[in-house]
Amino acid sequence: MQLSPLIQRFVLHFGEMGSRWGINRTVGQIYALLFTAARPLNADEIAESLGFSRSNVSIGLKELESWNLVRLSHQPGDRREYFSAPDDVWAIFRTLAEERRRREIDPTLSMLREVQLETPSDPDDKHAQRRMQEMYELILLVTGWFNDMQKLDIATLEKLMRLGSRVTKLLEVKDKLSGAVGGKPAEGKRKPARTKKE
Amino acid sequence: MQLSPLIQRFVLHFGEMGSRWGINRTVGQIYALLFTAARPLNADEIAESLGFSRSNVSIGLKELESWNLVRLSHQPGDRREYFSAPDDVWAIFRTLAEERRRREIDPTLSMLREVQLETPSDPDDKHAQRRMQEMYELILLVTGWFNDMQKLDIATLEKLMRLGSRVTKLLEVKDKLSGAVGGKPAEGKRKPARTKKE
DNA sequence: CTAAACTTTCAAAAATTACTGAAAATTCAA
DNA sequence: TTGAATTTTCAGTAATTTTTGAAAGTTTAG
Repeated sequence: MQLSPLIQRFVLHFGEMGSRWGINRTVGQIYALLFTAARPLNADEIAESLGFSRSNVSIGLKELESWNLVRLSHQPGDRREYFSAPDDVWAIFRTLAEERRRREIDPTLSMLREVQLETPSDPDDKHAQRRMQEMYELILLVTGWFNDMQKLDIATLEKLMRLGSRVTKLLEVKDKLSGAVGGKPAEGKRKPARTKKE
Repeated sequence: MQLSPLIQRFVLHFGEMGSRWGINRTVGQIYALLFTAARPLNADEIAESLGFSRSNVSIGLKELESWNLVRLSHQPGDRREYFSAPDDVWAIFRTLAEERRRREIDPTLSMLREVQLETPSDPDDKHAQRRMQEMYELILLVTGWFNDMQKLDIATLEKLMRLGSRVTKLLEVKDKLSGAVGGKPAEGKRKPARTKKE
Protein backbone atom coordinates (compact mmCIF):
# COMPACT_ATOMS: atom_id res chain seq x y z
CA MET A 1 0.00 0.00 0.00
CA GLN A 2 1.53 3.27 -1.16
CA LEU A 3 1.13 6.12 1.29
CA SER A 4 -0.02 9.49 0.04
CA PRO A 5 2.42 12.37 0.59
CA LEU A 6 0.08 13.81 3.19
CA ILE A 7 0.02 10.66 5.30
CA GLN A 8 3.65 9.97 4.62
CA ARG A 9 4.62 13.28 6.13
CA PHE A 10 2.55 12.66 9.25
CA VAL A 11 3.93 9.16 9.65
CA LEU A 12 7.54 10.23 9.25
CA HIS A 13 7.10 13.04 11.74
CA PHE A 14 5.77 10.67 14.36
CA GLY A 15 8.62 8.32 13.70
CA GLU A 16 11.15 11.05 14.27
CA MET A 17 9.40 12.51 17.29
CA GLY A 18 9.27 9.03 18.73
CA SER A 19 12.66 9.41 20.35
CA ARG A 20 11.59 12.53 22.20
CA TRP A 21 8.42 10.82 23.34
CA GLY A 22 10.21 7.78 24.65
CA ILE A 23 8.94 5.42 21.99
CA ASN A 24 10.86 4.15 19.00
CA ARG A 25 10.52 4.94 15.36
CA THR A 26 8.61 1.78 14.49
CA VAL A 27 6.02 2.28 17.18
CA GLY A 28 5.60 5.94 16.33
CA GLN A 29 5.07 5.26 12.66
CA ILE A 30 2.69 2.40 13.25
CA TYR A 31 0.58 4.51 15.53
CA ALA A 32 0.53 7.43 13.12
CA LEU A 33 -0.55 5.13 10.33
CA LEU A 34 -3.35 3.60 12.37
CA PHE A 35 -4.46 7.00 13.56
CA THR A 36 -4.99 8.32 10.07
CA ALA A 37 -6.27 5.13 8.49
CA ALA A 38 -9.90 5.12 7.40
CA ARG A 39 -10.26 1.44 8.26
CA PRO A 40 -8.51 -1.12 10.48
CA LEU A 41 -5.27 -2.54 9.09
CA ASN A 42 -3.64 -5.92 9.57
CA ALA A 43 -0.03 -6.46 10.46
CA ASP A 44 1.01 -7.32 6.91
CA GLU A 45 -0.50 -4.17 5.51
CA ILE A 46 1.30 -2.15 8.16
CA ALA A 47 4.62 -3.85 7.47
CA GLU A 48 4.28 -3.28 3.76
CA SER A 49 3.15 0.34 4.04
CA LEU A 50 5.98 1.30 6.34
CA GLY A 51 8.70 -0.95 4.95
CA PHE A 52 9.38 -2.72 8.25
CA SER A 53 9.84 -6.41 8.75
CA ARG A 54 6.81 -8.34 9.81
CA SER A 55 8.38 -9.24 13.15
CA ASN A 56 9.25 -5.68 13.92
CA VAL A 57 5.65 -4.72 13.36
CA SER A 58 4.54 -7.51 15.64
CA ILE A 59 6.70 -6.17 18.44
CA GLY A 60 5.56 -2.63 17.80
CA LEU A 61 1.92 -3.61 17.99
CA LYS A 62 2.59 -5.44 21.24
CA GLU A 63 4.03 -2.24 22.62
CA LEU A 64 1.03 -0.23 21.50
CA GLU A 65 -1.29 -2.78 23.05
CA SER A 66 0.53 -2.45 26.34
CA TRP A 67 -0.17 1.28 26.13
CA ASN A 68 -3.83 0.57 25.44
CA LEU A 69 -3.56 2.69 22.34
CA VAL A 70 -4.91 0.25 19.77
CA ARG A 71 -8.13 -1.64 19.25
CA LEU A 72 -8.26 -5.14 17.81
CA SER A 73 -10.96 -6.30 15.45
CA HIS A 74 -11.65 -9.02 12.89
CA GLN A 75 -13.05 -9.12 9.41
CA PRO A 76 -15.55 -11.82 8.42
CA GLY A 77 -13.81 -14.70 6.69
CA ASP A 78 -10.30 -13.48 7.58
CA ARG A 79 -8.33 -14.92 10.43
CA ARG A 80 -5.90 -12.06 10.68
CA GLU A 81 -6.17 -9.46 13.39
CA TYR A 82 -6.97 -5.92 12.37
CA PHE A 83 -5.73 -2.93 14.31
CA SER A 84 -7.07 0.57 14.65
CA ALA A 85 -6.65 3.65 16.82
CA PRO A 86 -9.70 4.69 18.85
CA ASP A 87 -11.75 7.36 17.11
CA ASP A 88 -12.18 9.68 20.05
CA VAL A 89 -9.12 11.89 20.40
CA TRP A 90 -10.11 12.74 23.95
CA ALA A 91 -10.09 9.09 24.86
CA ILE A 92 -6.64 8.78 23.33
CA PHE A 93 -5.43 11.74 25.33
CA ARG A 94 -6.76 10.23 28.54
CA THR A 95 -5.22 6.86 27.90
CA LEU A 96 -1.91 8.48 27.16
CA ALA A 97 -1.98 10.60 30.29
CA GLU A 98 -3.00 7.65 32.41
CA GLU A 99 -0.33 5.33 31.07
CA ARG A 100 2.35 7.94 31.33
CA ARG A 101 1.46 8.53 34.94
CA ARG A 102 1.53 4.84 35.65
CA ARG A 103 4.93 4.34 34.07
CA GLU A 104 6.72 7.60 34.61
CA ILE A 105 5.35 9.00 37.85
CA ASP A 106 4.01 6.27 40.07
CA PRO A 107 7.34 4.46 40.52
CA THR A 108 8.94 7.72 41.56
CA LEU A 109 6.14 8.40 44.02
CA SER A 110 6.64 5.05 45.72
CA MET A 111 10.36 5.62 45.91
CA LEU A 112 9.83 9.03 47.47
CA ARG A 113 7.32 7.62 49.91
CA GLU A 114 9.66 4.88 51.03
CA VAL A 115 12.59 7.22 51.33
CA GLN A 116 10.61 9.40 53.72
CA LEU A 117 10.58 6.54 56.20
CA GLU A 118 14.34 6.31 56.47
CA THR A 119 16.28 8.12 59.14
CA PRO A 120 18.65 10.79 57.87
CA SER A 121 22.18 10.29 59.14
CA ASP A 122 23.45 13.87 59.10
CA PRO A 123 22.35 17.45 58.33
CA ASP A 124 23.00 17.04 54.59
CA ASP A 125 20.92 13.92 54.61
CA LYS A 126 18.21 15.72 56.45
CA HIS A 127 18.23 18.47 53.86
CA ALA A 128 18.03 15.92 51.07
CA GLN A 129 15.08 14.24 52.70
CA ARG A 130 13.28 17.54 53.03
CA ARG A 131 13.83 18.23 49.33
CA MET A 132 12.46 14.84 48.45
CA GLN A 133 9.41 15.55 50.50
CA GLU A 134 8.81 18.82 48.68
CA MET A 135 9.03 16.95 45.41
CA TYR A 136 6.71 14.28 46.69
CA GLU A 137 4.07 16.74 47.75
CA LEU A 138 4.19 18.67 44.51
CA ILE A 139 3.86 15.56 42.39
CA LEU A 140 1.02 14.35 44.54
CA LEU A 141 -0.84 17.62 44.20
CA VAL A 142 -0.38 17.87 40.45
CA THR A 143 -1.19 14.27 39.63
CA GLY A 144 -4.15 14.32 41.96
CA TRP A 145 -5.51 17.33 40.16
CA PHE A 146 -4.89 15.73 36.81
CA ASN A 147 -6.76 12.72 37.99
CA ASP A 148 -9.69 14.84 39.09
CA MET A 149 -9.79 16.65 35.78
CA GLN A 150 -9.78 13.34 33.95
CA LYS A 151 -12.89 12.28 35.82
CA LEU A 152 -14.90 15.18 34.42
CA ASP A 153 -16.98 14.49 31.37
CA ILE A 154 -15.64 15.89 28.16
CA ALA A 155 -18.15 18.72 27.82
CA THR A 156 -17.33 20.07 31.26
CA LEU A 157 -13.63 19.66 30.80
CA GLU A 158 -13.75 21.48 27.52
CA LYS A 159 -15.73 24.31 29.04
CA LEU A 160 -13.19 24.60 31.81
CA MET A 161 -10.29 24.65 29.40
CA ARG A 162 -11.83 27.32 27.25
CA LEU A 163 -12.33 29.36 30.37
CA GLY A 164 -8.58 29.22 30.89
CA SER A 165 -7.15 31.60 33.42
CA ARG A 166 -10.47 33.42 33.69
CA VAL A 167 -11.30 30.63 36.12
CA THR A 168 -9.67 32.81 38.76
CA LYS A 169 -12.66 35.14 38.53
CA LEU A 170 -14.81 32.26 39.71
CA LEU A 171 -12.43 31.63 42.55
CA GLU A 172 -12.82 35.23 43.67
CA VAL A 173 -16.57 34.97 43.52
CA LYS A 174 -16.47 31.77 45.46
CA ASP A 175 -14.29 33.29 48.17
CA LYS A 176 -16.65 36.20 48.49
CA LEU A 177 -19.70 33.99 48.64
CA SER A 178 -18.33 31.53 51.15
CA GLY A 179 -17.13 34.45 53.25
CA ALA A 180 -20.52 36.16 53.24
CA VAL A 181 -22.82 33.18 53.40
CA GLY A 182 -20.70 31.38 55.94
CA GLY A 183 -19.70 28.35 53.91
CA LYS A 184 -16.41 26.61 54.55
CA PRO A 185 -14.07 29.50 55.37
CA ALA A 186 -10.88 29.74 53.35
CA GLU A 187 -7.68 28.82 55.16
CA GLY A 188 -5.17 31.60 55.79
CA LYS A 189 -5.19 35.24 54.86
CA ARG A 190 -6.76 35.87 51.50
CA LYS A 191 -5.05 38.05 48.93
CA PRO A 192 -6.98 39.01 45.81
CA ALA A 193 -6.17 36.44 43.16
CA ARG A 194 -4.19 37.91 40.34
CA THR A 195 -2.81 36.56 37.13
CA LYS A 196 0.84 37.24 36.68
CA LYS A 197 1.68 38.60 33.26
CA GLU A 198 4.67 36.62 31.97
CA MET B 1 32.44 12.45 48.20
CA GLN B 2 30.63 9.38 49.44
CA LEU B 3 26.86 9.47 49.02
CA SER B 4 24.64 8.48 51.91
CA PRO B 5 22.34 5.49 51.26
CA LEU B 6 19.35 7.84 51.25
CA ILE B 7 20.73 10.07 48.53
CA GLN B 8 22.23 7.12 46.71
CA ARG B 9 18.82 5.55 46.37
CA PHE B 10 17.28 8.74 45.03
CA VAL B 11 20.13 9.26 42.58
CA LEU B 12 20.01 5.71 41.26
CA HIS B 13 16.26 5.88 40.81
CA PHE B 14 16.53 9.02 38.73
CA GLY B 15 19.24 7.43 36.67
CA GLU B 16 17.06 4.45 35.91
CA MET B 17 13.93 6.47 35.27
CA GLY B 18 15.93 8.62 32.92
CA SER B 19 15.23 6.36 30.00
CA ARG B 20 11.48 6.66 30.50
CA TRP B 21 11.80 10.40 30.79
CA GLY B 22 13.80 10.75 27.62
CA ILE B 23 17.03 11.71 29.34
CA ASN B 24 20.03 9.50 29.92
CA ARG B 25 21.39 7.97 33.06
CA THR B 26 24.15 10.51 33.55
CA VAL B 27 21.84 13.48 33.24
CA GLY B 28 19.26 11.94 35.53
CA GLN B 29 21.79 11.19 38.23
CA ILE B 30 23.44 14.57 38.01
CA TYR B 31 20.14 16.30 38.37
CA ALA B 32 19.09 14.15 41.29
CA LEU B 33 22.36 14.88 43.02
CA LEU B 34 22.05 18.63 42.52
CA PHE B 35 18.45 18.57 43.60
CA THR B 36 19.24 17.04 46.96
CA ALA B 37 22.54 18.80 47.58
CA ALA B 38 22.61 21.31 50.41
CA ARG B 39 25.09 23.50 48.53
CA PRO B 40 26.20 24.05 44.93
CA LEU B 41 28.61 21.46 43.55
CA ASN B 42 31.36 21.77 40.97
CA ALA B 43 31.84 19.40 38.08
CA ASP B 44 34.67 17.49 39.72
CA GLU B 45 32.65 16.83 42.83
CA ILE B 46 29.80 15.58 40.70
CA ALA B 47 32.07 13.32 38.66
CA GLU B 48 33.62 11.87 41.77
CA SER B 49 30.35 11.37 43.64
CA LEU B 50 28.69 9.60 40.76
CA GLY B 51 31.70 7.80 39.34
CA PHE B 52 31.40 9.29 35.87
CA SER B 53 34.21 10.65 33.79
CA ARG B 54 34.74 14.36 33.94
CA SER B 55 33.83 14.82 30.29
CA ASN B 56 30.63 12.89 30.67
CA VAL B 57 29.63 15.21 33.47
CA SER B 58 30.46 18.19 31.32
CA ILE B 59 28.13 16.98 28.60
CA GLY B 60 25.42 16.16 31.11
CA LEU B 61 25.60 19.62 32.63
CA LYS B 62 25.35 21.14 29.17
CA GLU B 63 22.18 19.19 28.61
CA LEU B 64 20.72 20.33 31.92
CA GLU B 65 21.60 23.91 31.07
CA SER B 66 19.75 23.60 27.78
CA TRP B 67 16.74 22.52 29.82
CA ASN B 68 17.15 25.52 32.09
CA LEU B 69 17.20 23.18 35.02
CA VAL B 70 20.43 24.28 36.70
CA ARG B 71 21.81 27.49 38.11
CA LEU B 72 25.44 28.49 37.89
CA SER B 73 27.30 30.22 40.66
CA HIS B 74 30.81 30.92 41.85
CA GLN B 75 32.63 30.72 45.15
CA PRO B 76 34.98 33.47 46.20
CA GLY B 77 38.58 32.59 45.39
CA ASP B 78 37.62 29.60 43.26
CA ARG B 79 37.55 29.73 39.50
CA ARG B 80 35.43 26.67 39.03
CA GLU B 81 31.75 26.84 38.23
CA TYR B 82 29.31 25.59 40.80
CA PHE B 83 25.96 24.10 39.86
CA SER B 84 22.71 23.83 41.75
CA ALA B 85 19.05 23.07 41.13
CA PRO B 86 16.62 25.93 41.78
CA ASP B 87 15.08 25.76 45.25
CA ASP B 88 11.51 26.30 44.28
CA VAL B 89 9.96 23.03 43.18
CA TRP B 90 7.13 24.90 41.48
CA ALA B 91 9.61 26.78 39.36
CA ILE B 92 11.22 23.47 38.42
CA PHE B 93 7.87 22.06 37.46
CA ARG B 94 7.10 25.04 35.29
CA THR B 95 10.43 24.96 33.54
CA LEU B 96 10.02 21.29 32.87
CA ALA B 97 6.53 21.71 31.47
CA GLU B 98 7.59 24.62 29.33
CA GLU B 99 10.63 22.90 27.90
CA ARG B 100 8.74 19.73 27.22
CA ARG B 101 6.11 21.64 25.34
CA ARG B 102 8.73 23.40 23.31
CA ARG B 103 10.53 20.23 22.35
CA GLU B 104 7.80 17.62 22.27
CA ILE B 105 4.64 19.43 21.25
CA ASP B 106 5.43 22.56 19.29
CA PRO B 107 7.12 20.79 16.37
CA THR B 108 4.11 18.53 16.02
CA LEU B 109 1.77 21.50 16.07
CA SER B 110 3.62 23.17 13.22
CA MET B 111 3.59 19.98 11.21
CA LEU B 112 -0.15 19.60 11.75
CA ARG B 113 -0.75 23.20 10.83
CA GLU B 114 1.20 22.90 7.60
CA VAL B 115 -0.44 19.63 6.68
CA GLN B 116 -3.85 21.29 6.93
CA LEU B 117 -2.92 23.48 4.00
CA GLU B 118 -2.33 20.62 1.61
CA THR B 119 -5.03 19.36 -0.70
CA PRO B 120 -6.13 15.79 -0.03
CA SER B 121 -5.93 13.60 -3.11
CA ASP B 122 -8.63 11.04 -2.37
CA PRO B 123 -11.27 10.14 0.25
CA ASP B 124 -8.74 8.30 2.44
CA ASP B 125 -6.52 11.32 2.33
CA LYS B 126 -9.42 13.50 3.22
CA HIS B 127 -10.19 11.29 6.20
CA ALA B 128 -6.58 11.42 7.32
CA GLN B 129 -6.56 15.18 7.11
CA ARG B 130 -9.69 15.39 9.20
CA ARG B 131 -8.10 13.19 11.84
CA MET B 132 -5.04 15.38 11.89
CA GLN B 133 -7.22 18.40 12.39
CA GLU B 134 -8.95 16.77 15.36
CA MET B 135 -5.56 16.09 16.85
CA TYR B 136 -4.44 19.62 16.16
CA GLU B 137 -7.43 21.16 17.85
CA LEU B 138 -7.16 18.96 20.90
CA ILE B 139 -3.49 19.69 21.39
CA LEU B 140 -4.13 23.38 20.92
CA LEU B 141 -6.88 23.38 23.52
CA VAL B 142 -4.91 21.41 26.08
CA THR B 143 -1.63 23.24 25.70
CA GLY B 144 -3.41 26.58 25.69
CA TRP B 145 -5.05 25.70 28.95
CA PHE B 146 -1.79 24.54 30.39
CA ASN B 147 -0.26 27.79 29.38
CA ASP B 148 -3.03 29.72 31.08
CA MET B 149 -2.66 27.73 34.25
CA GLN B 150 1.07 28.39 34.25
CA LYS B 151 0.44 32.09 34.22
CA LEU B 152 -1.43 31.97 37.51
CA ASP B 153 0.55 32.73 40.60
CA ILE B 154 1.40 29.77 42.75
CA ALA B 155 -1.08 30.51 45.51
CA THR B 156 -3.99 30.63 43.10
CA LEU B 157 -2.86 27.60 41.21
CA GLU B 158 -2.54 25.64 44.38
CA LYS B 159 -5.98 26.69 45.50
CA LEU B 160 -7.39 25.61 42.19
CA MET B 161 -5.67 22.26 42.34
CA ARG B 162 -6.86 21.53 45.83
CA LEU B 163 -10.35 22.32 44.66
CA GLY B 164 -10.00 19.52 42.15
CA SER B 165 -13.16 18.38 40.44
CA ARG B 166 -15.26 20.47 42.80
CA VAL B 167 -14.44 23.26 40.40
CA THR B 168 -17.49 22.11 38.43
CA LYS B 169 -19.66 23.51 41.19
CA LEU B 170 -18.26 26.93 40.40
CA LEU B 171 -19.00 26.38 36.75
CA GLU B 172 -22.62 25.69 37.59
CA VAL B 173 -22.82 28.80 39.69
CA LYS B 174 -21.26 30.82 36.95
CA ASP B 175 -23.73 29.52 34.39
CA LYS B 176 -26.61 30.44 36.65
CA LEU B 177 -25.25 33.87 37.37
CA SER B 178 -24.42 34.80 33.82
CA GLY B 179 -27.86 33.57 32.77
CA ALA B 180 -29.68 35.60 35.42
CA VAL B 181 -27.60 38.74 35.52
CA GLY B 182 -27.15 38.89 31.77
CA GLY B 183 -23.39 38.50 31.57
CA LYS B 184 -21.78 37.07 28.49
CA PRO B 185 -24.26 34.39 27.43
CA ALA B 186 -22.88 30.90 27.04
CA GLU B 187 -22.69 29.58 23.51
CA GLY B 188 -25.01 26.72 22.59
CA LYS B 189 -27.55 24.83 24.69
CA ARG B 190 -26.50 24.42 28.27
CA LYS B 191 -26.85 21.07 29.98
CA PRO B 192 -26.25 20.90 33.73
CA ALA B 193 -22.60 20.06 34.24
CA ARG B 194 -22.11 16.67 35.76
CA THR B 195 -19.10 14.73 36.83
CA LYS B 196 -18.95 11.26 35.41
CA LYS B 197 -18.03 8.65 37.97
CA GLU B 198 -15.30 6.55 36.35
C1' DC C 1 52.48 37.54 27.93
C1' DT C 2 52.78 33.01 30.36
C1' DA C 3 51.48 29.33 32.92
C1' DA C 4 48.33 27.15 35.76
C1' DA C 5 43.58 25.98 36.46
C1' DC C 6 39.81 24.61 34.57
C1' DT C 7 36.39 23.29 30.69
C1' DT C 8 35.10 21.49 26.32
C1' DT C 9 35.66 18.78 22.24
C1' DC C 10 36.29 14.68 19.79
C1' DA C 11 37.43 10.11 18.02
C1' DA C 12 37.07 5.73 19.43
C1' DA C 13 35.33 2.02 22.60
C1' DA C 14 31.54 0.19 25.13
C1' DA C 15 26.89 -0.42 25.97
C1' DT C 16 22.36 -0.39 24.67
C1' DT C 17 18.57 -0.64 21.66
C1' DA C 18 16.32 -1.67 17.25
C1' DC C 19 15.68 -4.71 13.47
C1' DT C 20 15.70 -8.88 10.72
C1' DG C 21 14.94 -13.61 8.88
C1' DA C 22 14.26 -18.06 10.11
C1' DA C 23 12.20 -21.17 12.99
C1' DA C 24 8.81 -22.30 16.51
C1' DA C 25 4.34 -21.80 18.19
C1' DT C 26 -0.44 -21.01 17.80
C1' DT C 27 -4.92 -21.01 15.79
C1' DC C 28 -8.60 -22.84 13.37
C1' DA C 29 -11.03 -24.99 9.38
C1' DA C 30 -11.80 -29.29 7.57
C1' DT D 1 -6.05 -34.86 14.06
C1' DT D 2 -3.88 -32.56 10.30
C1' DG D 3 -2.04 -28.81 7.88
C1' DA D 4 -2.44 -24.19 6.11
C1' DA D 5 -2.54 -19.54 7.71
C1' DT D 6 -0.96 -16.49 10.84
C1' DT D 7 1.62 -14.73 14.81
C1' DT D 8 5.40 -14.73 17.98
C1' DT D 9 9.97 -15.67 19.51
C1' DC D 10 14.74 -15.45 19.26
C1' DA D 11 19.62 -15.37 18.05
C1' DG D 12 22.37 -12.69 15.43
C1' DT D 13 23.36 -8.26 13.13
C1' DA D 14 22.91 -3.41 12.48
C1' DA D 15 22.31 1.09 14.15
C1' DT D 16 22.32 4.30 17.68
C1' DT D 17 23.58 6.22 21.94
C1' DT D 18 26.54 6.70 25.82
C1' DT D 19 30.94 7.01 27.86
C1' DT D 20 35.71 7.74 28.08
C1' DG D 21 40.59 9.52 27.86
C1' DA D 22 43.38 12.45 25.57
C1' DA D 23 44.04 16.62 23.35
C1' DA D 24 42.69 21.21 22.43
C1' DG D 25 40.65 25.33 24.05
C1' DT D 26 39.69 29.07 27.41
C1' DT D 27 40.25 32.00 31.18
C1' DT D 28 42.62 34.58 34.50
C1' DA D 29 46.21 35.62 38.07
C1' DG D 30 50.52 37.25 38.23
